[in-house]
Amino acid sequence: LVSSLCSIPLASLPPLEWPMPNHTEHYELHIDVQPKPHHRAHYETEGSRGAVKAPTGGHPVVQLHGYKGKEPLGLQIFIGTADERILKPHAFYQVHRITGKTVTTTSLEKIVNGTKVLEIPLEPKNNMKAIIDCAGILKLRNADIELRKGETDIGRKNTRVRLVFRVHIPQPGGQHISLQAASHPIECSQRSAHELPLVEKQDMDGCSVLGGQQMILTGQNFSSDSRVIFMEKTQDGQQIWEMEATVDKDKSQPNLLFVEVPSYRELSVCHSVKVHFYVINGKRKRSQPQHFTFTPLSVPSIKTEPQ
Amino acid sequence: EDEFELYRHTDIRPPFTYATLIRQAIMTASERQLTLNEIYNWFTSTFAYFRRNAATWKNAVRHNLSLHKCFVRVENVKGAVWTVDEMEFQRRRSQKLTGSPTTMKPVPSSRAV
DNA sequence: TTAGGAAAATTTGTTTCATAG
DNA sequence: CGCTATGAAACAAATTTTCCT
Repeated sequence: LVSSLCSIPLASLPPLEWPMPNHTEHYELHIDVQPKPHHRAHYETEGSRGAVKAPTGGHPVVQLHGYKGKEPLGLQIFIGTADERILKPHAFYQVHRITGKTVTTTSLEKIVNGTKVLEIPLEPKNNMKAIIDCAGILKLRNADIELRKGETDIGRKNTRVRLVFRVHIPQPGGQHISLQAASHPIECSQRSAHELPLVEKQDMDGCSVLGGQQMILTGQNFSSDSRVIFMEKTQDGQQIWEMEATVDKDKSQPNLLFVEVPSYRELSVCHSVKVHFYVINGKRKRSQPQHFTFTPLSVPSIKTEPQ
Repeated sequence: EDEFELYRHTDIRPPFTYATLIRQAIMTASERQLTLNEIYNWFTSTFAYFRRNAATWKNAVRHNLSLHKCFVRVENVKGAVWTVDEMEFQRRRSQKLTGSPTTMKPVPSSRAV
């Protein structure tokens, strides 16, 4: 029934740390429904904390577009990192197969290679769409992982992951086309999920170097002492600019922040500048850096700015 | 770089102060910054001596990090990392050299206490 | 099994005291 | 004597893990 999914020999598949496109000219692996931004992972000393869910209460949904074949394919799932580096299996987390009673409608199997991988069917009769309701997240102890020779990552404050999906589509020549899609980041720590500010939407992605405009941030865990800091870094990571934006504390709510964009450090730049900003509560609880672009005052001749 | 090769497998205490070693660890890192844990790892992987009595030397490492001004703690997206204020580090070193007893003692007048 | 909350345990940082050189 | 490097420890704050309903 399910065993046929394993038709592709494991050894011939590309390593999990290999970068991979989410689409080719003919196919696309797409995440129709993203998982919730928070999912408390469980430790081996605890009972399961269930499957990752979608914001709506349902579950994440993944679909493969462009597949014309009649045979079902296997959709692989594993837990990946969510930092600025390229995606790789997360050393401190593993997927946990939820053996749901009536809840789990999908079948699955487990394989390893240092990291656990779930595989569920992607069937033509379901339009190659799969509902991911069988993937939970297990947290491994930092100390246990850090002592492994060869592991250089640090577990502390490294609690964000992404669900990673892969499909290997058989081709005429006997080879495969492999696609991979990673979900939005998922915060797995109880504490971080409860205290770290999270920016989910921003009013605008940029404005002129003069700033002064109001930007509305939508998100979670905003508080009265939330501050917003704009900053700029060079390629080698050296921070060269930092400026606190003023926040309208009166209007702000737990999930809404009204920010006045500060002016850029240099008003006479000729090209737009990409910077970042983040929300920070207290001394250490800061959100992930968000993107923002400052555009020059006078654009040489390209196009005219509205207003 | 591999000037510590001798100590990597021989269990003898490296003849350097903690401050010197910590700086070495940090400056060896690609981005000139390390988390406390990474500094610990550098010690254990570089010196056989520090693969024993962890509680003791780890305490000393933390002690040195916060005691010396040349070690600066910097927060970033993830936890915090330690960096070296090279200017400050060199300052301590030069004081040790120029401050040699015989050269700058202004002839203290002998006096009973 | 799944959820929430939070006590218990660890880590990471700061400081102070004492002592050998 | 004054000063530096080490050790041992008390404490506080931040974070992780284990426990309990």
